[in-house]
Amino acid sequence: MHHRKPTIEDVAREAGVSRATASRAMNNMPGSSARTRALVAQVAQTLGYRPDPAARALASGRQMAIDLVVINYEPDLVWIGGHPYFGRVIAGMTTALAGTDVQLRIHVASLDKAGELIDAVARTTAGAVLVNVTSDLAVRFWRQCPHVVSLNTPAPMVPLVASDNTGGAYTALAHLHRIGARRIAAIHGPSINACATSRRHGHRDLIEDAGMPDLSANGAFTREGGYRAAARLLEQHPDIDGMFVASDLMAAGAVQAITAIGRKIPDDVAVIGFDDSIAATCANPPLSTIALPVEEMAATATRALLDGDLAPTWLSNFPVRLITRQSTDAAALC
Amino acid sequence: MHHRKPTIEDVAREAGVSRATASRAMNNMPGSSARTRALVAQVAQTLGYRPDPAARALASGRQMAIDLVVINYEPDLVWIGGHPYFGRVIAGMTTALAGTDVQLRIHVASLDKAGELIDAVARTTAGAVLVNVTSDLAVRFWRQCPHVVSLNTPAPMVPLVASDNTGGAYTALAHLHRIGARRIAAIHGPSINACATSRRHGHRDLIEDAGMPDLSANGAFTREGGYRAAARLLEQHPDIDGMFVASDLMAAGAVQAITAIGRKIPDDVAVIGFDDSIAATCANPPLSTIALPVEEMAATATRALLDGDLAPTWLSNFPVRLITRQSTDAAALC
DNA sequence: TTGAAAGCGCTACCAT
DNA sequence: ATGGTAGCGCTTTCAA
Repeated sequence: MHHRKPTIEDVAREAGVSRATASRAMNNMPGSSARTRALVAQVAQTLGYRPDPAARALASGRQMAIDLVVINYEPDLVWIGGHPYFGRVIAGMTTALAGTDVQLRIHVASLDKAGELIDAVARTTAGAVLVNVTSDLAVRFWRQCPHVVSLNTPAPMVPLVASDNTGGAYTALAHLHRIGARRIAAIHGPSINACATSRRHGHRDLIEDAGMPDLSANGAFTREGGYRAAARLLEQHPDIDGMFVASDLMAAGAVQAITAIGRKIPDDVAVIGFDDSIAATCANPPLSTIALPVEEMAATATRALLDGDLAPTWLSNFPVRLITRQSTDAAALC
Repeated sequence: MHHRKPTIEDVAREAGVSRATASRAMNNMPGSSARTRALVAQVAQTLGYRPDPAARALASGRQMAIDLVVINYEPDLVWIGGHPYFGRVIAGMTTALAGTDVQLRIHVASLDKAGELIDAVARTTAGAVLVNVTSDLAVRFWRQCPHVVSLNTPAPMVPLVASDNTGGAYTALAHLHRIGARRIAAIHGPSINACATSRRHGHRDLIEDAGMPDLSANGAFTREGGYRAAARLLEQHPDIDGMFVASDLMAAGAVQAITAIGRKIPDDVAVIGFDDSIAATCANPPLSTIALPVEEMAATATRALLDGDLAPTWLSNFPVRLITRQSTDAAALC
């Protein structure tokens, strides 16, 4: 016996009705008796019929998908699972897509395969959100498909949803300064990352305005990096009384390093992170931080894609918000 | 001027070639001169032509997608972004899908919309991975589409990828016992969750074997829940010297509660979590925990879907692994 | 190397 | 309520 995948034709024949009737019955369209409906459903069931999504999409004209493209700079794909940011983007996109019949597709590639992926998705997508995609690759995408929004990474011409990273860093440092810290160290993210660079600028602005020295180190946006950077900074500058850490993940590591050498947080060293990710609340003590409305940003990007009017250089900017917890304020509620 | 979306027909006409030639040229198929190729590409570019994925899929017969279905029990969609587990599943699936031309689609629904989503996806998917989907809904899915794997939640007939939660809990508690803890409290997840239930069983088994009292509380799998449960347990049983917490997220909260009242970890109270998620490493001190190979599990589920031979009751079981860090072992490296 | 034409499986319109 | 049928936009033989 030859096993072809059953089509609606097979169902119709077996049920003794026309294709049209079978289609109506299975899609619960008006104009189809309950008897027929039941019969067709029954036949479809026993035949194991599954409608072909492509054929259905082609015939009906609807069916869309929005693509999320993420580039993975680390050699290991694991970071994407471990990174708190990524899930929030999906959550935001999902929210924006709820109620529509638009699907969400996910693509992840390492840096060496990034070009291929960009081209492949750009050729076929109805709209895409770019996360962690470098400026040049974003432009490459945009050239092939203008229905695209970059999240947080600016690129010439490419529509952008951004947040005020520079202002956020400034606010964070101003908070440390306000509560009395005067020897404030900073742990930055990698320069390749646009957010990290903006946050560096905010840091530079405030230490200039406040006339404080630049006590900076690089933490590579990882917890381990944050731990090591903090340990090194404290060794080189034992009088540090505040620490601005450009991501919560690094800040969680910094907190561990600080308490490991017996300093108290916030009494000896006040610490503030960035992102308001899960790492901020899991740290001990919980971290003051700058909240990024990632979900809303992703939702906005998605809606912009759905609406379709995306002029080049379209820009949506989101404010950030200071959240104070025990790492800068002993009296804060947990 | 009427703006229809340009089709390959338009490109062909404009380039003065046939549809077939245009198709070949754009897909870089053999049998197409460089001149034609360039010409067609040029025309396509200026016309802003984008191939219709549905039509292409229908005509070529290829193109598949695997679906990830997640049910969100919390009222708020945010948890999915905050939950460390979810991103790891995607990372695993992505790995398994790399190199194939199979797409990954994501679907999230709240509990009240879960039935709808299950039916919608089951009707059209070529294969699906179910995360956090209750047993009855998983069965409902399976009835409509047998190409499905449930992750960690057993359901009658439904193929399953599981990990040894019961054994993991037993191992975790045995570790606490081995390092000398005798008054061991437990913070559990919600009974509705299959993993939580298995971990309860492992806990029950060990305290019976070791002849220890049952000092249990419920932490709802949230950090806040873990914090409150730990605080309450310590108040009711001040002599607690060990704590088994059924998820790292809850354990991070428990750690905060324990240090907040001045107890030392691990000297006064040793703590062990579960999952080896980001919450475990961000806690302070870092948490000993039971590592779940979530990425591998998700990858296995995905590959099983791709291979296609999924007998009912197909089962793949993964071992778990004890990871020791400072929360049970002061000398552990960070 | 190119063109003509036959579908891919389904929906939706127009009759009946 | 049902059946016939014309496409949806593309790929892929088969001939030229």
